[in-house]
This record gives sequence, structure tokens and C-alpha cells, in this order.
Amino acid sequence: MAKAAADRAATETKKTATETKLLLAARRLFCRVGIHATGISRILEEAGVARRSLYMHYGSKENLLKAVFDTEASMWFQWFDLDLASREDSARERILALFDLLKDWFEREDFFGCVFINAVAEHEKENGWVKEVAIAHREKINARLGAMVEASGARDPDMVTEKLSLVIDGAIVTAMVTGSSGAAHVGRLAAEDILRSG
Amino acid sequence: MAKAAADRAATETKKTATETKLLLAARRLFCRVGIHATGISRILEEAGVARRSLYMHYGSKENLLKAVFDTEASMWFQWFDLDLASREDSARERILALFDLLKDWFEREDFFGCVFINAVAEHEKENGWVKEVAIAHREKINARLGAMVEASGARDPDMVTEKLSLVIDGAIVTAMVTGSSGAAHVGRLAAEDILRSG
DNA sequence: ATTATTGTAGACCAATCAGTCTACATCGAT
DNA sequence: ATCGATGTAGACTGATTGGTCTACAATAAT
Repeated sequence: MAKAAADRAATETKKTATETKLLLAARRLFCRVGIHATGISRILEEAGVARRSLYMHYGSKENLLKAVFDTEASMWFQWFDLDLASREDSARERILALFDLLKDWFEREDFFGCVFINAVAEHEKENGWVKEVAIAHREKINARLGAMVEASGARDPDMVTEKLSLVIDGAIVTAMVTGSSGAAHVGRLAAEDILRSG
Repeated sequence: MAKAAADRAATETKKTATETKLLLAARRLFCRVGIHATGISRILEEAGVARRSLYMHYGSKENLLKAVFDTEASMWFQWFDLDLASREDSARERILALFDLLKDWFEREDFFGCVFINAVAEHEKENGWVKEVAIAHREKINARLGAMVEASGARDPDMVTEKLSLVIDGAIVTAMVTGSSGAAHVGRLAAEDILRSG
């Protein structure tokens, strides 16, 4: 099996080995333990990198978090623009295939939720920059999702897109809380209901 | 209009005024700012309570969080066991009315997501007690939801319940991230699709 | 061979945190 | 009137945090 999109996103863009090690350790710890609960020293330990190197490359914990946001965003765009776009299925089947990608993601041993959602949960939600970044990410995802929905010939594509987006977020959060990948399958079936009705 | 369930949950059980002030301030700050990001001193300021009183009543920040969990759980049980149960509608209409309650919740100026979900997001997700508490809460909610679904005569009530639960979580998270209550309406429509198909 | 870059190792600092402690005020029940 | 419980006010502590700094090693390009 080809390398999973989550790994590709962190490794295949031009990054030094040190940066890659830092990003992988940071993403894992930020999601599994929490961002505030993860100390810099812990990231350095698990990445096997010196403290100075982290501050050379990223300057601050906040910038490291932003870099982690970028790698997770890359994962999603690879899903939409490579994995799903290369399929010759119908638009409807491509939409449903997204939930199979979610299932693979949930089953990774280092899946502990979505960095964006988790980060919003533990940061200021009134005029906070994290929330703004997450909203922007969300809109990019929904634009791609919306294009597929439109191609599927839905009567009210915007509403169907919002419904599917809701189900996707619900599946991610359910998988995070329960620690089970079953939410992906439930989400796929709910998406079928929505597409059937809409 | 009667007092909202969220307030009732925090005030109507036998609690001292000090405890109520602490719980309201803690819930608000834990959700809006994050649990780790909220210092004890900040809670004391906003509650207008002395440091000693907090440690007299709750002993630790962790115990205060547990108490906040309890008040949010009470809110849900009031929804299910009082607000929804007192309706004379059909089971289907009671299920959909849950999304109207969610809308009211999302529109409160102190809504910043679900304490359980937010707490899981920023705590250890491998053998962490917060995750266990959230799973237990989730199961209680789903049991009540499942009873309504069963009463609605769904063919596969368990699967319909899981789908609806997914949509509920999706709506909560979407409302938290976007800061808009529209997710409740989208969730209601998605729930209608699910009930129609299931 | 030398130099610049990128790395490691770890001491160090100021700030902040959860939690403890002392001293004093208020007030209802006896 | 007094006493015990519950409250406020705020100094204090030990641990931990993000971030800086010095000293040194390895590597690659000139």
C-alpha cells in the first residue's frame, strides 16, 4: 500500500529531516496530549532533536503549531486533489469515498482527532487567531466538498454540503472521543441518507 | 420565557451561592478560553470568590472540572427528561425538537462548545480519565436518544441513533468553530434525512 | 584546509501555575 | 453574647513553562 496521505503531507514537501521529525512529533503530541499540556521538552525528546534546532526552524511554539496546521491541511488537499480526484467514479461515489479515507485516518495509531478542531477547543474563542485559522481551513475544505456535491447534481448543493460537512466533523469528533474508527462507517451511511434526500 | 436549561442545571440543585458562582465562571472560562489556558486566579476574579473558598469546596482544579462536567450533564438530562419528555408530539418530532434546544444553546452568549468534547480535545487520549468520563456521558445521552428513536419506529434503531449522535456532535463542533448557531438548523435537516431513510 | 551552516547538549532565566497558609470579616444558630 | 462555619484578601512556595544562551561537533562547499 502506498504511503498514507497523512505521512506524505509531512514528508514529501521540501523539508529538512529535522523539520520533519519535529512536525511529526509535534502533531502527534498536540493531538494526543493537547497543545497546552505538551511541553517543548517533550516534543524535543520524542523528535530526538535539540532545543536550539526547534527555535532555529520555528522560533516559537506558536509557529510550530502553525506549521502543524499546514501539514494537516496538506493531508486534506491531497485527499481531495489527488486521491479523490484521480478516481473515475461518479461524484456521488467520490463523496462517499471520502469517508473511506476518513476510516483509514481514524485507524492510524497516531490519530487523536483533528488538530484544527482540537486547537480551537483549547484556545480563546472570542477573537482568537486559532479560531480564524480553523474557519479558513474549514472553508477551503467545504469549497472542495461543495464542488463534488455540485457535480453530483444535488438540488440544493450548498445545504447538502453543509450537512455533509457536519457529518464529517461529527465523525472526526466521535472517533476522537470513542477512539474507534466505526464513526467513519456511520458517517458514510448518514451521508448516503443525505444524498438520497437532497 | 422560562429559565434556560443551562442555567437551571447550574443553579437549581442545592448549591451554595459561592459554588454556583464558581461553577458558572469555570464553565464559561473552560469552554471559552480552554481548561489549561484558564488559571485559577482568572476563575476567582470572574466568579468574585476568594481563593480559599475554591479549595474549600472543590479541593483542586481537577475536581472543579469534574463538577463542571456534572452541571453540563444535568443540562442534557433536563433536556431529555423534562423539556422533551413533557412534549405530546410524536417521537419523531421530539427527536427533531432536540435540535431546537441545541439552537437555543448555541445562541447563548456563553456558548463555546461542549465541555466534554473540548476537555477531551486538550487532555491525554491514551488511557486518560477525561476521555473515559466523556465516553460514559456520551453513552448516557445515546441511551436516551436511542429510546426516542426506538419509539419512532425506526427499522434499525441502533444505527439511526449512532447517525443522529454523529450529527449532534457535528453540530456542536461546527457551532463552536464557526461561532454561529446555524449548525443547529443544518443538523435538524440532516436528522430529517436520516429519519426519512432509516 | 578552512569556513559557514546546521546540528547536539544542557545550563539558565523570568514568568506563570496550582495549591497552601495566615489573618481577619460576616453572620446565623444557639 | 458567643461560637462555628463560611466567607474575603493576599502573601507565599515549589514546580514547570517557553524561550535564550554558551560551548561544542559534524558536514559540505569553497
